[in-house]
This record gives sequence, C-alpha cells and structure tokens, in this order.
Amino acid sequence: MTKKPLLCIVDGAGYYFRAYYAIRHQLANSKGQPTNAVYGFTLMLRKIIADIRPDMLLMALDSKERTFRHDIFPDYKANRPAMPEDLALQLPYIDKLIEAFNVSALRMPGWEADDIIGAVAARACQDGYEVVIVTSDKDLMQLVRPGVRIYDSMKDKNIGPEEVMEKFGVPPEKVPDVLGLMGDSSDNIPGAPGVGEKTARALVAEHGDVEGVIAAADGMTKKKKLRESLIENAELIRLSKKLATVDLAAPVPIEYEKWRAVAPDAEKLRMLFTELEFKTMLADIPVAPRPAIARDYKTVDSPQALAELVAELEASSGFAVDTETTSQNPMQAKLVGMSFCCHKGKGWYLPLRHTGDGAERQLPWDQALPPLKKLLADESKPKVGQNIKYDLIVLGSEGMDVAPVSFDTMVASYLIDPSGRHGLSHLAGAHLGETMIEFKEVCGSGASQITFDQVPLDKATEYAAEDADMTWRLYGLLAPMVEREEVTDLMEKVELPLIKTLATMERNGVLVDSDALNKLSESLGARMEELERAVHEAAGEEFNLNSPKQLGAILFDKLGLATGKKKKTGYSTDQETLEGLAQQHEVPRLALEYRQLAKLRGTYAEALPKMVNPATGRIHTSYNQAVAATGRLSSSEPNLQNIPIRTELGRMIRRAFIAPPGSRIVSADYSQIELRLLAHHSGEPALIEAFHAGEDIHTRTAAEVFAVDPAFVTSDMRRVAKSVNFGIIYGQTAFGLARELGIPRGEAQRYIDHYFERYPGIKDFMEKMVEQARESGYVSTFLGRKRLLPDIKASNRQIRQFAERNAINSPLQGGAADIIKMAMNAIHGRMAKEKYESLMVLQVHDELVFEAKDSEIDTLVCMVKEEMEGATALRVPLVVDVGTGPNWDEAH
DNA sequence: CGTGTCGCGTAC
DNA sequence: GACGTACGCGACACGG
Repeated sequence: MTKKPLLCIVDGAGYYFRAYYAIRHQLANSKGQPTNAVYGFTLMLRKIIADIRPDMLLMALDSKERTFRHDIFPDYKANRPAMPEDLALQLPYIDKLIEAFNVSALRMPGWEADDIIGAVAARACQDGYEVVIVTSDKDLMQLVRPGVRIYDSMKDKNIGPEEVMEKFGVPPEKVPDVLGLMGDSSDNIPGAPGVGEKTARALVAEHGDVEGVIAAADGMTKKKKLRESLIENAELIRLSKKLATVDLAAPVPIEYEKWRAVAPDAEKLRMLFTELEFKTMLADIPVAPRPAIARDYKTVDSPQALAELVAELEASSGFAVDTETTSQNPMQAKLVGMSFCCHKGKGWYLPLRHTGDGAERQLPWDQALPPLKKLLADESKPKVGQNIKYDLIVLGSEGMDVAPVSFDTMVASYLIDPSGRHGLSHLAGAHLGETMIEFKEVCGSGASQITFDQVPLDKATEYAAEDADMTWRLYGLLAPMVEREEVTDLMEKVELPLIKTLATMERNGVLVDSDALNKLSESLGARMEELERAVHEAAGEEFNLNSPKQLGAILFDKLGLATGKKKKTGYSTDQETLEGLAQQHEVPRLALEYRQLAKLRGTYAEALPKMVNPATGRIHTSYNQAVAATGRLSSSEPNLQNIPIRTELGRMIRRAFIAPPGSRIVSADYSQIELRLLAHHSGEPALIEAFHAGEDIHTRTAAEVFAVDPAFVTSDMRRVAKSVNFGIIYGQTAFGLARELGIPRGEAQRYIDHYFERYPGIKDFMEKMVEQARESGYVSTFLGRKRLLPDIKASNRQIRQFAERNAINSPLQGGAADIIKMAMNAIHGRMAKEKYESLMVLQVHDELVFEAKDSEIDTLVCMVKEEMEGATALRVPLVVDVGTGPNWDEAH
C-alpha cells in the first residue's frame, strides 16, 4: 500500500492567541512594534513544517463576520474581551508571514476556523488523505477519527481517539454532547447550570448523547438538582450542543494542489524578519529553490582555453579554486587537476595528471601550470575555497603557494552556526538549492573505487568545475552573512590566518618512534594473551573478551554478579561497573586490566605506526576547523589530541613522540585557562585576586570552600575543590559531583553551596549566560564566536538543561579556543618572519608542541611563552608552563 | 563485503 | 536524569 498523502490543517487563529499569551515579556522591535505573537507564531509554523513535514498545508483563519452561531445564540462568545491592541497591531504581520511561508490560508465569511477545519478534514479523509489538525483547542477533539489526528505543537502531543477518551471519557463524536452539557466558558456556551465536566462525562457515557440524557432526566430522582437543571434547560442544552458542534457542511473550496507545501519565499521572509528584527531567524532562512543557474563548465584542454581562463581570472577581483587529487588525505594526495570559478555558473577544469578517457587532450604540465601558479600566488588576487586548507597542503606539496586566502565557505558556515554540517554539497543544498554530483557517482565506492586521475575528462570536468562554481556562489551568499552575524573580525583575524597555520603544522607532521611502539605492542599482546587465558579459566569457558555483550553474559548470567547500569543492549560492563565488581571476582579484575591494554594497543601502539607517511617518515594528523560546536579544533587520522597521559603505561605511548637528533620536544600549555576565563567573565574578586597572586587555584578554592587557611588545606580538600572547579565549567550538578567523588549527594550539594557563597560572581555569570541564551538564542565568546542554543527554551527539561550547561561551558571552552588560535597565528607568523628552523607540530586544546632545534630552544621557548601569554589581555594574567625533553612525555 | 550503530575509553 | 568538547576501536547487525 502506498502511503497516504499528509494534509496538515492549522488552527491559525488559535495559535496567534496562544503565542501572544505564551510569550509574556514584551517583545518589540526597535521601533516599538510589538512582535511577541508574530514571533511565537513563526516558531510554531517552523516547528510544524519541520516536525510534521506535511505534503499539503492549510491555515484556517476566522473571519470578522458574524456566524450562524451568533444567529442562533446572540450571546455566543459575548464574554470575550476585545482583542488586545498590541495583538491587533500584529495581525497584518501574521498575514504577511503566512504569505512569506507560502502557506495557503483560508478565511470564509460567516464561518469560524473550526468549521473550515472540520469540513476540510472530513472531505480530505474521504479523499484518502491522512489529516493532522494542529490546534490546542480541546473543542476540536470531536474531529478525531481514524485518519484524522490532532497535534498540539505547544505540548508536542499527538491526540488520537485514545487520548480523546482519556480527556473526555467519551469517543470523539460525543465530545459536543459533553461540551453541550458542561458548557464552555471561553466561548460563552451556557450548558446546563450545575453540570460540570465530570457530571457531563458521566451522563454522556451512561446515556449516549444529549437526547439520551434529557430523556433520562425524569428518572434521576436521587439527584433532584441535576434532574431539575436538565429538564428546565433541555432546550438550552440542545442549543449548546449545536454551538459546540463543528459544522462539517461549511462550503469549503477543496484545492489540494494549491495547498501543496512548498519552500518559503526566502526574499519575503528576509524582508519581513528584517523589519521585525528577528535576527536569529534571519540567519537560517531556508533558501527556496530558485531557477537553476545555467552551467557552463569547460575543460582546459587547449592553449586557447588556457588563455581564456587566464584572461578571465586576471580580469576578476578574485576567484574560487579547488583541487582534484588521488586521496582524501592531503598528505597522501597527488594533484590530478584544478578547477576555477569567478562567475556564477561558469567553471573551468584544468586536468593535469589524468590517465583515463580524454587524457591525451591534457596540456603539458609545464605549459599549463606556470600562469596559474603565478595567479595563485598573486597577493592582489583574493582566493576563495571550501576547506581550502586541504588545497593549500596539496599545492604546497607541489611547490605552489596560495595567497591571499580571503574566504573559506566551510569556515564561514561554521562561524555563522557551528552546529550542523558544513560540507560543500550540504551547503549547496541548503543555501543554493542545488544538488551536487556525489563523489561515488564519479569514482564508485568499495573495492571498485577508482582514483580521480582515472575518471574520463568530461565527467571529471562536470564534477570538478561544479565544486569551484558552488564554492564561488556560496561565497557570494555567505560573505554578507558573516557580516550580518558580526563574525567578520573572528573570521579575518583568527580563522582565516589559522588555515595557513594549520596547513603548515599538518605538513610539518610529528616524528614517532615506530620501533618503540611496535615493541610495546608486542609486549602488550603477550600480557593480553595471559590475561585472556586467565579470564577464560576463571569463567570456565572461552568467549570474546573484547565483546561487552559476551563479557556481560559471563559476569551477570553465568557468575551471577550484581548488574549495574542498563544499556540499550544489555547491562553495562564499563570501567565503573567492573571496578565495583573487582573485589568480588577475578573475572572483572582481569577484564579491567585487559581492557586497558587492549585500548592502548588497538588505538595507539598498533594504529600509530600505520599512520606514518612513507614519504616523510612522520605522522601528519588532520586538524578540523569546522567540527567542534564550541570553536575548538579537532584532530583525526590519527587523533593526536587524545594520546594517553594519565597512567604510567599510557605515557609509554607519549614517550614515542620524539624529536630527531639535534632537536628536542618543547611543550607549552596554558595553566587553568578555562578557570581564568571564568574569573575574567565573572569578575569574581576572590578568583581574580588568587590568579593575580599566582596562587594554586584549587588550594585557594579549597581554603574558601572549607573556610580554612590555605596552609591547612589537605590533599583531600584540594581534590574536592579541583572537582568542584571543573564541575562548574561543565555545569555539573550535585549528583554528578557526588558520583565523581564517591560522596553522598547532600555533601556534594554543601560543597557547591559553599562555593557559590564564596564566589557569588560565578553564580551570577552562570545565570547571565543562561539568560543571554534565552534572550538572544545564543551565547558568545569574548571574540564574538557564537554558539546557537535553540534548545534553551525546550519544554523537555532534560533537553533544556543540556542547553543551559552549554550556555555556561561554551564561552569558556570556546574562549580558550579563541586564545590559543590567536597564539598559534602569532607564533606561526614569528617563526616564518624570524626564520626559525624549528617546527610547530601539535595543538591539544590548551597546549602547543614544538620540535625545536637545539640551537633555537632558548629563543623559541621565550618567544612561544611571550606570544601565548600575550595573546590577549584578560582581567587575570595568562600563564604558560613550558617544558622540554627528548620526547613528548618528558617535555611535560 | 561494506556501512552504520553501540559500548567503551582516551584526551582536554 | 544527573559533566562540557572531541575521535576511534572492536563487535555486531544489516543490506546487497
């Protein structure tokens, strides 16, 4: 059976009233125009479209005219106060909004929205549609039936026949009977005096309907008052039922095609949101599919074409560039071709190392490249790219420089909203409404995958030129968005320069002692075999110790040990659980040790030597600049930001990160940078003072929390204070602190209470961040890096609290990221300018690692410390600890 | 055989 | 339910 098309009918009038009253604080734009109802209505509309994804969408609205209900009952809705003026002022905007969203609206003189909804729903249901009525009006529950449900978007609740039974105690079709008896004060429907909801439900349930109830009234001798009320008011009850009954006979025009849900009109929305000053909504206006821009993609396969391309690029004020290669990993990639674009829809592909169909048309390398190499390095010609760091690395390996890098569409998208995806095809789909050719379509996948040099030239041109074209078009769209979001400075002063800094670091790579790792791997393997044998013996059977599922079966089913947390697929066998069982049985104890070794061997000792680049003999991680929601970098292939340090065995891995003869490893890390940012932002005097005095911050905190002199702080007290300090940064609760410290929750709560008593500024800071997120929809770092937090207003408490913790954590974590990024750029600049031979090799969030030539160590250490500590001026000093050693472990 | 998800654990 | 940000391993389930 094919799925029925989904028709969504929205109770428009109901919702703007709800929105008006739900958003109490007086929202208004700078001209004083009230906007609370429009704002709420917009949120609702977006939510409906996103959550329900209807095929057809119709907005039912009330007309101003009298309806048949007024004719049969002059007092109908007579108790309604006049519409508040500040709501009335917003109605024209709501109409404009509906229009801008391209939603069909239906008003019918003489009919209420309820009747329109009822009539359309009845008809659509017959016509084979699945109907969702979006309303929070309980009266409409009478319309529910198979194929027609109600969705209350404010409560996120679907209402079917069962929910109606629950609410009214009767099936949907009897709802008017109940309402007729009990009346409805909001519509001024009288009902029977003395009959409330409970009585009405019971009466209808027992006697079937209003007529049944009236007929049975005579026999209700035990309830004299009720009997009299029913008999005396029989006509009034019948009238009330009629008033409460949705008239399915309204002569609605049925125009399914007209109601088809289409993308909003981006231009209209933009104008409307600009006028209303809905800034966060402006940022994510979905772009309507527009007439596709005609594509003119050319292969540069002749001297004439080359001359044309060069002339076009020379005449332009900048261009988009993209490389095609043999690998996703830039350090293993060989350049295969390059694409260019400086006019929307017009793209060029210059094949350089193709071997497939059409390869014979390629221009010789020495003929094609020199003019483009010159253009790429021309400082007066801005270059735009999508993840252009990749291209810088590839081209760098070919001896080509790209300057200046003036825009990166991936980075721009990330700065506008760091959450979500920033891949080219995603951006092209979201902002341009274009669907791009997938890599798979060109190169295949799996075993049959070919490299780009084998792709026929014509196909390669379509794919490659599209990349440059989309990048150029996105540049046109995203550049103004960067301005509007006020992240231009961050972009130009931090992220764009960082692209080159990171490209250099990635090309530098880091030296790893593969022999040492291989030996370590072997000895770990030997010990793991011993442990495995011992576990199997203790368990009495063989099983896969690497499988949490099988281990769980042994521990909990066979050995009958106490289970802990439950996971989706059985009981947890994590470290915490195993530690809890280690006293009772050998298996969990041995499994713990096995796990640690397996982790070290699998993730590091075995994996890292495989990542050594044969050409350079070094490991080149990839730093991703557009992944972490807070602004941090991330590292992958391999991840060098999670190399062990906490355990002695783990440090064996770190010891394998070495410097070549004549050099040493220098490690420089910010001391307590996030706590310093907390001090800076909160202005908390006690904290600021402690940092200025150079005190041990955890000891100082312990002294404050335990109200003792710092000299009397024990290591236990310091440990607690340290946990509280970190917990604050992460928005931890008493529960979390208690669990971490293994203390009762009450005690943890007391520590937290004391903490806030002694550091009241911190509490204020936390509240301020949450408040800011609620008001503006985002929080920012001191450099203006944003983190949007739409969930800050979620009705689900868990979701909302998660957003609140993000609101507190992001300015700190992100602020630290801003600082180290600035320092990296400054250091990179000085290393180039002052011609250091030493290399910056790693970044681990608050730490920079260098491979320093022996002769340069002293000046480098001095320069690095200066640039890191001077990266920015906060209300507290930035302190950097520097160490040197033959390897990364000993440099700490 | 490739791909996606889960449980787990490493870092800051 | 309860602490923020990442990446990646091995196991396992699923799909062609």
